[in-house]
Amino acid sequence: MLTGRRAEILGLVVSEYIDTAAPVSSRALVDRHHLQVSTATIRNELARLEEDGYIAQPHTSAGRVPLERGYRLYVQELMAEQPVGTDEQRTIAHQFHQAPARPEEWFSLAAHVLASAVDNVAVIVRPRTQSVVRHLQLVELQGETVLLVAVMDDGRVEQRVLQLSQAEDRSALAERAERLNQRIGGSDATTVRSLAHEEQADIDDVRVLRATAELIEARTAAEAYIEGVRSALEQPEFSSVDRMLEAVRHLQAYELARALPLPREIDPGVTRVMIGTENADDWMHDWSVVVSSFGEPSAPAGTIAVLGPTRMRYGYTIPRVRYVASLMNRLLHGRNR
Amino acid sequence: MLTGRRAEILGLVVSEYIDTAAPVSSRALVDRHHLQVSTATIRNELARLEEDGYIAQPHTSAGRVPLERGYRLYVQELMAEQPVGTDEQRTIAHQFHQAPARPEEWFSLAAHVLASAVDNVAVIVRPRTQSVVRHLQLVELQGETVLLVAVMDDGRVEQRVLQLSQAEDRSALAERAERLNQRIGGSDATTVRSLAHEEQADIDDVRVLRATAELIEARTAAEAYIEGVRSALEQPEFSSVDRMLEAVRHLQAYELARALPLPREIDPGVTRVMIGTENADDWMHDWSVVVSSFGEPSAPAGTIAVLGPTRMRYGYTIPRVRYVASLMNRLLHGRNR
DNA sequence: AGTTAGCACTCTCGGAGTGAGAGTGCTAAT
DNA sequence: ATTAGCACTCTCACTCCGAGAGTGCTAACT
Repeated sequence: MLTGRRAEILGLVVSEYIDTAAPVSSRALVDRHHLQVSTATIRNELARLEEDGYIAQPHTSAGRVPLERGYRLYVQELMAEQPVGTDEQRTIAHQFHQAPARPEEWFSLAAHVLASAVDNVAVIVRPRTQSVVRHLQLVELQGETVLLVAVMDDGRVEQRVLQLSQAEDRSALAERAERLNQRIGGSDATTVRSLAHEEQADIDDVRVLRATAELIEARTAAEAYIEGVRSALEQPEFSSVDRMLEAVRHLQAYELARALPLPREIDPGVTRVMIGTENADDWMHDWSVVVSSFGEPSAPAGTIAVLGPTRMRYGYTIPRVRYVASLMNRLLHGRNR
Repeated sequence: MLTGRRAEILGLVVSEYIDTAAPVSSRALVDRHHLQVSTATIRNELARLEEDGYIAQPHTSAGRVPLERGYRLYVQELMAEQPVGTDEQRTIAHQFHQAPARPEEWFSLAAHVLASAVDNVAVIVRPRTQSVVRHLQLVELQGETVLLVAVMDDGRVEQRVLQLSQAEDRSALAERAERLNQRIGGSDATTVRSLAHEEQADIDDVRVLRATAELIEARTAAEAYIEGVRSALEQPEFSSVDRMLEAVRHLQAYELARALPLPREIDPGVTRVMIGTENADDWMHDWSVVVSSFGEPSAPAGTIAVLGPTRMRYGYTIPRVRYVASLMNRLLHGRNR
């Protein structure tokens, strides 16, 4: 284990590097933190830290840069969290209170708020929900063309245009919808589909049921909301065109949805940090992720995460991810049940 | 006006530059197009074209680069359009036939298809629609909390959670909805709002009507679907970090929605090209836009555009924008009415 | 023991200098 | 009107070099 002073110095190196994005020299440490020892002493300690794999030099005459192992220890033991102050809480919560009426927009809003709070990429992934249908409705459009609207138990509303075998007026449609509602209220996609299969008499009932089953499954592909790509790209790690293109290439909804851990893999209330190669995907090996889940503990509804270079302000980011996750919880519970 | 040969040479310069992204020399023109005159002759013509402001030299010993005026003439008179071949039509149409059931996804699909067809940024803007409500529905959630779903005449479906003054069961809610439907079917936001204002007896009717009015107006902010940022950024004009950041900064939904022309400003079926400073916004002064509208001629539903550097393959891009716009038309008409 | 001053050593980074190459404009001849 | 020839200009890639930053090591000190 690390001795007190050595650990302290490692902490200083990491936080200094996070601040300045430049290799940290012994001189810089002594000067900026008014240490009571000489640079030579610091150099000795730095050499030891390097031997142990916490830090490294980009080249012989450069200062030290943290390695993954250094960041790891820093996050687990050394850093000080910077809690979300009252004012900041108010600012963030305020943006949430203007929450749009449509639930789909909550997510992009939350991602936006988080991204601008931490100046990095914020991602919210809402995975496939195994929902059941609560209610369906048929709206006449023109002739035999109708609009099928299905409301799910999780508040999702899906719609789709449908051709019936013959035109029906509004009341006939309402009747048909009500009849089907009696049969399928509370059913999942599989059940609805088997009902459609059994149905013999009414060809239009079959069509509506089939379409409903599809709507229940509509968002099987996880949806990801991404914000803050710009802020992240402004950081010095992307100061080469190649690095930047590489980042833009990977910061795509479908790719991130796959790369982030599933909500059920993260205990509720816990904020997990994954540094560099701790991330599964190769391209993320110089990214870090701060991730949390939201929703009910028994059935987590989604993942909320911040992505940034490994040189990330962990102590600043972590509390803010936690805070926004908690706001999401309140929003979903308060409004939805 | 330009003489035949001079115009021809300008055309060659522009298309050569579009291909290679490098200043075009007299030698290159003669060699690659087997011209029957010498480089000196070409140089004379180039000097004249430069005098007239069609082209310019980045520095004394460089070839020529088209100026805005050159691109303008090229697009209007000189270029050859590259029509969408049968195979390509099939490929594109095929992607459209897998059109998702939910109309909202049509737009991102179309943007995606277009972006990958032309290797540039594709944007679809769906502006505020002055819609009227066709139908509304109330779904019980829990106690006095209900979900209001409103279907608009343009196929939009909006929803919002609402608190009533007291709990009502399903049939009571259905009755209330049906009663209100009789009154507001076919009304726009203003009408619904004034009905809410007149209503005295039933506080919950007032609440539902107010909420409905808001839903009708819900998407006043134009929505933009953007795809292909990556492809655009890979072009040589963004080979400096600053340029790239600048681009990423501006390629945001809300900014583009504002910067592009409104659908009613573009005649249906017409594909307009805006080059460099012909675009209103400063940051777009070295971008070009190929833009078209879709929807019914009388009531255009949206704008579809491709953005790229002024050095854009106009002859290739224009027919493809036109084609995808026509597909959008077919999709909207065929399915929606 | 641990700490420190001093110093030689290494490596990067920016600027200056340079020659090759690309392309032009001009002139004089056809 | 066209063209060959040539002087001229400018860029670009390369090399060279010195200043500066930072280190590790050694020997002296507490």
